[in-house]
Amino acid sequence: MEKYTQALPPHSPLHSPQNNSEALSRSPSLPQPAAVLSASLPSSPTTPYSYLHFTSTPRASGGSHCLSPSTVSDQDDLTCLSWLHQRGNLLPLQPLPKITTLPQTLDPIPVQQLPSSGAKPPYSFSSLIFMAIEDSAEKRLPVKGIYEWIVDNFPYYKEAPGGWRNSVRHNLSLSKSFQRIHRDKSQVRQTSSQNFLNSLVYAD
DNA sequence: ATCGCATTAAACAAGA
DNA sequence: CTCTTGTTTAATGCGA
Repeated sequence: MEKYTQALPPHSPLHSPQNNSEALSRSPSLPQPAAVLSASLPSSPTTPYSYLHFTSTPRASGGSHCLSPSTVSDQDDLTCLSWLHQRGNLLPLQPLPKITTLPQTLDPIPVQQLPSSGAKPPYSFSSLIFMAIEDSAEKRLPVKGIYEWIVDNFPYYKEAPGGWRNSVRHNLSLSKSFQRIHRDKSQVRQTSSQNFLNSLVYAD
């Protein structure tokens, strides 16, 4: 039915005052955002979804703006997560043993700095979503898959009230860094609700 | 004090 | 009808 791909805004969630400071306080070795994503944005969340594809391109030097050559306005989008494509910014902070492409230059985060199973992860929902998607084989996930990834990797959310799922969906809708992808009808559910759930996909 | 962002809650619509 | 997904709005808290 539908899928999502990632678009681009300029400032990272972790760059935001609240979460960034918190995350950085627990992980001083986090590098500054340095990746950029080249893409175009859907005209509107309410317009028919298209099958846009995005590529990430490395940026020469630091800074916190997206440098999408095609859409200058994107640089002003405060929901940009393109820098997250430099996954080293996040993954060293949390348990993602499956990831094997971490930059060698990044220092591992001391265990004691990682959130305990009962502590709320020091990541914004945007970051969690991004990590979930990045950790998926196809770089795309259904909403349900995002929920599951978060729960699997951050046990805090196993016990947390269900409101965080609403927040996840809220972020998916609000952030232009995530794009909805419509699945091919040939791939869309057979009949069950489970398949329906899998038909909604987010990707970066 | 103000601004921007993240979080949270809630309402509502649509689809299965 | 129920559940899930998706969108939108509003309130709140925090840091700069």
